[in-house]
Amino acid sequence: MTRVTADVTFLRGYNEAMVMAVGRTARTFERSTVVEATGLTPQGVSKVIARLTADGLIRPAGVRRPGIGKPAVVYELVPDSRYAIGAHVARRTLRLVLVDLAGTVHPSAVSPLPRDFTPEQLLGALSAGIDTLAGIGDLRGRLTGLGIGMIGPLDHADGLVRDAHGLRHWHDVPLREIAEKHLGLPVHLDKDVTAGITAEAWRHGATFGDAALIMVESGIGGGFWLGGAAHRGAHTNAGEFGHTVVDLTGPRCVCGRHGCLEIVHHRAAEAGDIAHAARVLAVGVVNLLQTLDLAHVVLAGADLLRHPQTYLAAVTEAVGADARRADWLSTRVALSSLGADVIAAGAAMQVLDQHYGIPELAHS
Amino acid sequence: MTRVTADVTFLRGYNEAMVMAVGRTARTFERSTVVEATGLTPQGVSKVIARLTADGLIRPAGVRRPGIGKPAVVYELVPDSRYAIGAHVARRTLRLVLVDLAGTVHPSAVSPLPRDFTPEQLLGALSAGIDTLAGIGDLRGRLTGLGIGMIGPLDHADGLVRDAHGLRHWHDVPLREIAEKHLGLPVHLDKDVTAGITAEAWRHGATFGDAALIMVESGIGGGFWLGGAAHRGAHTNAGEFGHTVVDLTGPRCVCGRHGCLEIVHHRAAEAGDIAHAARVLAVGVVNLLQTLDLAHVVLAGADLLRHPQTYLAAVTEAVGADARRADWLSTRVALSSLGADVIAAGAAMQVLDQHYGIPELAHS
DNA sequence: AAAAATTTAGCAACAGCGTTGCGTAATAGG
DNA sequence: CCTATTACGCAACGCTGTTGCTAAATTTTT
Repeated sequence: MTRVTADVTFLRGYNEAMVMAVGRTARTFERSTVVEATGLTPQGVSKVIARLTADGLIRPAGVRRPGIGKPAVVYELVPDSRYAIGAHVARRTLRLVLVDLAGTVHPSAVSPLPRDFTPEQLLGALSAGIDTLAGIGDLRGRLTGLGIGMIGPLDHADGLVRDAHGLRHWHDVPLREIAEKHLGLPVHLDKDVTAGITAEAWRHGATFGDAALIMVESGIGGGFWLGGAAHRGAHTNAGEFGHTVVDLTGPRCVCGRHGCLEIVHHRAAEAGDIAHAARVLAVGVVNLLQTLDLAHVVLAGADLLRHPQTYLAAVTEAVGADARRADWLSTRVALSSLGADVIAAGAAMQVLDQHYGIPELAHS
Repeated sequence: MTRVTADVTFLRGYNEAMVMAVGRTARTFERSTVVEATGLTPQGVSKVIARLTADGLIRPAGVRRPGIGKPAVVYELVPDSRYAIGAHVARRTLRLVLVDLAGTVHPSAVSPLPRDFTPEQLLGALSAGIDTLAGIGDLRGRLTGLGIGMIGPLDHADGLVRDAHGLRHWHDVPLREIAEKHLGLPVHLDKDVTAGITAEAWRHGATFGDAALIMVESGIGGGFWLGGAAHRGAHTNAGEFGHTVVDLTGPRCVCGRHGCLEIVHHRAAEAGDIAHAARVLAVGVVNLLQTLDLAHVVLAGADLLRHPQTYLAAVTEAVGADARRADWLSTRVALSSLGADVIAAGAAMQVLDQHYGIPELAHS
């Protein structure tokens, strides 16, 4: 959450969020862990821990006897103290997941959406799905909100779907507003790829470096985590990575330019040469590394995950083979640890992040 | 400045920096301006202004009578209260500028560097140049430090030049450390392009959105300003934008890949077809916009500035002609307002920013 | 078995920040 | 003159994390 004013209440939220991030990353932690991670004094950490314990967000979970001296109290998050629901709205399917405060993703539910579904139809599907999920353990009181990860273009700040690609009925729909009214829950709207990279970052905690999520699924998109936050760009339109030109003399793309990564990749995949398609994608990934210098690259998307090892091998090789990459310039390439749930899970985590994540002060 | 601990003293620096940013952007300001910009209470702003005035960083500059009521006191930065020196180290030249607290760039001095200059030779040139600049008005006491913008690869955090491209004698040189010792000044080391984009951002203030500086000068590089801060990447190696592939079947580049933006552009420029070269660059710029969704693109670099209008026209047209760009997706393209001084000036501003800029809390 | 050493934890007083309450100064208009 | 209006600051306050010091729990030493 971006704010401008820096008064003392900001410190409270910031330091509490730091402790929560430690708990999420490490499962269990103790006072000394937090002291090291935050630089606060032990007494200061005690106060923060006392507040979080009183709120029911963390709890003692035994003691640790490191040898001599009084044993240290070990704490853990209370996973079932808060939940959020995440939705991945694709062209033909709606995927819903339940995510708890610890970042655990509970079994997902996929339901079909009608071709060219309307906002009303989506709201109906969301409403039914949420009732089912929230009914499991009577979570209503502990439900923080709903996160929606969706194809763009859209405006994250205003909660507005501008013109969802390939869907009629979705021009300038104020989805966040109407969904909040319809569902009675706080709603967070973001691009699918941005939600996806948030999932990876949220689970890795504050030590997660600059990263990208590469998603191949009816198009190629990229979600970015830069400088400790999701990068959405000036108009929430970052990530149209598939429409970067990699072949000046290549075939014409639907976007009007020639030789976009997406069309070149698509032609290769269409011809059945997945290995070649994967190498094309890898060229695009290395382009990203040259431009942004990333520490992590995460691969995801239904089309990619049909041939996970082919893509993983091609990208890993291209990243490693780049002659300019010295030993100090390391990048880890991996498949999404959450598989097909990554978008929905990330959308849910963004909601939790608004409440229990590290607050941001003013920037651009 | 990145820090982790959030104690009350953080608020002090943050709010003071907010006021300084207002003063830098607006030249003159009053209490109500700051109240609006920061969300602080009027009384809170009074306290901040009192502290800054006592430090000599700002001063009253008259009153404004808006009609009825007590006149408001108008404040301004005291430009000559603090200075920083910026250095742009290129392959054959050293450019030095003096920048004051208000961001005004004072006349620059360019001196040649020997072919394949050594660290010692650079230190000598820096030392001589700084003595000349600092002697102008006996600035020694008000000199905040020296910023160095240099070709990479280098490590910004450690102040280490890893392997400056095209320069022997520059493998793993701890330039910041030895320069601080030699010159007796705090030194800040960064990639040239990153320093350049900082200059643009520093002058525009907090409202400056996501932006890139495209630099064409013995190679093509990019500096990025994302989310209110310079983006350096995981290893200070972001910006190798010239080595992104735009033509899969293109000529082999020095980096080993085929069809890099840099080699394709270079071939066109070499053939004398600047217009074509500019269009190639424009393709790369649009690639960036698709990926990062930028609000500003700034063009700079000696080779580019030899044909400023050709490049400006080509990039502006390519950005505007992209069929996918709707009316809400606006990007401003401009030539660097600081011309050839942009790198050196930005390096100096980074030093001022460390002391009087908005502090950052923990991130990646 | 008792004393010393070591580590963890918390109470109480404190310093520093912005906020709140309220009084004061300076101007224009009637 | 008096009043309305706007700008501004002193003093008290609430909230943060910090500092100083004491207590508790455990292992090691005597």
